[in-house]
Amino acid sequence: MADSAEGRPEPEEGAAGPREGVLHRVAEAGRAMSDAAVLYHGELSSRLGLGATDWKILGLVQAAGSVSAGELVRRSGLKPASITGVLDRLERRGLLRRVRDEADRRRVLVEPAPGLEDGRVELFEGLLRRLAELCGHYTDAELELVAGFMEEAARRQLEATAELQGQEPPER
Amino acid sequence: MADSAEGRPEPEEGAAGPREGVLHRVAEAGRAMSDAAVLYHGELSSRLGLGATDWKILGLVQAAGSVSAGELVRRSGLKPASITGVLDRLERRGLLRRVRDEADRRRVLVEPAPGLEDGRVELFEGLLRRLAELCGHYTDAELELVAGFMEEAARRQLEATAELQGQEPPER
DNA sequence: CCTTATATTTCGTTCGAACGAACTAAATAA
DNA sequence: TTATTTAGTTCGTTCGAACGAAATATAAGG
Repeated sequence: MADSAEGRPEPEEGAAGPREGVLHRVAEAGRAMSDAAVLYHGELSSRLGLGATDWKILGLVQAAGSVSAGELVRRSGLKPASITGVLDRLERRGLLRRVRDEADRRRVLVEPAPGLEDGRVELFEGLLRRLAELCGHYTDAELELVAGFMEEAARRQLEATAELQGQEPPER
Repeated sequence: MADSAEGRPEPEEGAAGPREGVLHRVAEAGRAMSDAAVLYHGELSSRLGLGATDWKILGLVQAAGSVSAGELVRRSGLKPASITGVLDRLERRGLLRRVRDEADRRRVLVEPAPGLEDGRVELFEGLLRRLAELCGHYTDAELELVAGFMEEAARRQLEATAELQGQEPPER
């Protein structure tokens, strides 16, 4: 890792040195990726005929691999009755399945439907192909660097999300 | 640019060589960023009390700077009556304003409310601070590389989105 | 001027998501 | 065993977003 920004010699105030330029470029690129991701996810979900909530829950299930319905209630902020509805819709479309928890038969475990466990649908194919092609233009070392940055950026964005959730809602 | 993936010597099939490893890592990082972005946007919009549609239209308006209502109808796929509703809600919350087009007084131009024209709200502060700190760990050259990759990735994701939109919806 | 086309809004309706309350089933405590 | 708590579902209601049709206002053509 390079030294921290604080220790770096500052170009004269106001004038945009190379550092300011590149920081701005990274910020813009991040925003562009973010917007693109939101649009892409939106298109994917509408293509599956899923509302935003259903899509979100499906994401939670896929991330977890196997979760109880109650856990989804906790993580999503929805009420139990609503989760039941979401799961009904997703199950009806064959995107996940409910399994009785044999250890505690009150519980219902939810899992991605067979075939969607890991990656997602073949709808991703178009994006994955394009990104693979992009990677072809970079060396392993360069990709390591890029991946490291993106991993950290994602982690921090989740942090920022949690921070937002933690604050009390402004006013309604 | 490095040579394309096709020309690269393949490690024996099945065994994950360093190339496979790093490609996988990039893919995972991309997915992590994507998910984080979706969650962050979701939290931001719910924090502003906006539905997904309102948030999307607001994004279109901010991207365009100034658009007519009809143009939003075209770009969003919503019906005119719905756009009117969206704009009512956004305007009531002070996030944008309607201005009569003096050149053609049938039209209504929509603009981001003063103070939200460029970047977005101060809600972004937490995220921006974290990302700036992250950038502090990298040199200018490294950040140029990262930014270039992310710009291209975003462009390709938009392409993939357009491709999805172009295809006929599967079945309903 | 009068007709027709375009841009947006108004109104009333429809549809689905989220909810509270009541209910069933299973685990746990007494 | 019986009582109590926990997990999830069912049912009926509410609320808002998206819509079609009709209304309004402005522009453009004959």
